[in-house]
Amino acid sequence: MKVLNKETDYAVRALISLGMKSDGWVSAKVISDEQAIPYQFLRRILQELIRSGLVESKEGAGGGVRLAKEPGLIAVAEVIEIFQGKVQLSECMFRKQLCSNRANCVLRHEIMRIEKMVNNEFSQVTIGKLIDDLKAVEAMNKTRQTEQQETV
Amino acid sequence: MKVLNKETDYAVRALISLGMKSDGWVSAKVISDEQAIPYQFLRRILQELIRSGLVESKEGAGGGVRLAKEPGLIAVAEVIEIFQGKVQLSECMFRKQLCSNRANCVLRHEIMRIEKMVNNEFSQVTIGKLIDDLKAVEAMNKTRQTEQQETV
DNA sequence: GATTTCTGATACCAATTTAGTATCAGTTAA
DNA sequence: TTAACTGATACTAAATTGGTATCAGAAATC
Repeated sequence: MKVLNKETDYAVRALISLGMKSDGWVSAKVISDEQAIPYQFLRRILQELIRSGLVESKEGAGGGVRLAKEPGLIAVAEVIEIFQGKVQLSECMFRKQLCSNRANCVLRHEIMRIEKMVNNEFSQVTIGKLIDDLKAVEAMNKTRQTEQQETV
Repeated sequence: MKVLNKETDYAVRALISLGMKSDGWVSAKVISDEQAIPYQFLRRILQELIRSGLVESKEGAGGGVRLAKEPGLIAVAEVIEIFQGKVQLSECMFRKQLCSNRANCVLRHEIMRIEKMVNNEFSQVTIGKLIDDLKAVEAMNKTRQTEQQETV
């Protein structure tokens, strides 16, 4: 059971890349290199993020993309929704008329609960938070390296 | 983002059907009719459930399938795992060497947390629990009907 | 103004997955 | 012996996934 597909995964990584550069426009090429994301695929993903308003762009030489909101205001839940739609269980239970059979609706009930939980969690994980985590990890690694050098 | 696929969905429904019949062997045909699941598809699903040990079968006329465990001991998490594998995020983060890029691992960290939560929840939803819920709903509907008849 | 560097839009593609069908062999009860 | 079953497995169409390619147009720069 795969939770995130490549589009969402790459999108989040691209957003992290953008969030870590506070200055100016960043080209798809740069992000593609940085995050090892296939260029054309990334292009399409960025265009989607632009259409969704998470990112803004500038055409032409020297142009590129940048975040349209503060990293702390971009939740992973939004990204998932853009590329994979709202979290939902077996679709037969949502669309169309409610399932003819009641056992189904019982399952539906339980899973809607879990679904909300998941959504809630992913709403609290923002690009900003991920960047903070990332910086914390990097700082820790640096300290560790320094300590090792000192003991050598 | 679809959480459960048809196989899992049908499997759970079939298990509910079986759990509600305490007596003897039930044929795939009966379950198929009861739950409106395509017969041949259900057959394959049942065979998988048998191989996985959740269900046992008896061949020949008068044969069929039945639960191999108490409904309360069959968690939806098991069923998901059989048909969709373990809950996991973007696979690149699990298999192969840990991702070259660190931002990735940060996302991975957050999502493993959510992943565990989801697994935990689905482990607590058993076929027995679903059947109890179902019976409660049915009882409530019956009471409501009686009340309406009384006021007529 | 030509060239280079960029995005916008969109069409295409192969591989995989999903959901479902079909068939044949073998078992058992009546 | 025949009807009602499961076991095993092969097949298929359609959708999805992950990725590629192309062409047009915008802006900075030479």
